[in-house]
Amino acid sequence: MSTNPKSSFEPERVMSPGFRERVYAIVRRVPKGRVTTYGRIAVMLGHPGVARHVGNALAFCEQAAEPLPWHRVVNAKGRISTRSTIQRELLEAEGVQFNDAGVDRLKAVVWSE
DNA sequence: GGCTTGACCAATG
DNA sequence: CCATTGGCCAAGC
Repeated sequence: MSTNPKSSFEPERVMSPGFRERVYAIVRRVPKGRVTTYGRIAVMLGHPGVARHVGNALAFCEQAAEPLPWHRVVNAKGRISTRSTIQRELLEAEGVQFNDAGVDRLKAVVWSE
């Protein structure tokens, strides 16, 4: 440990296959009709500030072994990714309502264990 | 080692 | 609400 100056933490590197699986594990716990955010997942992982990497991990979610409700992850403002045109539809099908800004009453819809 | 890019975040005008 | 700005961390050239 003393040989590695930047190892104030990091058990196995933030961006590793293990990291992705930990992200996916949390996403799978989000109940139907609820959402969570990239930043919240980062915090739950014990790494505030890696919200972008959570997003990056989800960009590879097609490689996930098991089905993943990736559409339940939105940004802190309640907006959805520009990369998908069906995310909103999937959420609305679960009862999540939208307004012009994004998820309606986000605070009430966000999942918190 | 610097610059760029990301499914981000928060504050500001 | 939108755009901008600065910050964040890791990867790739």
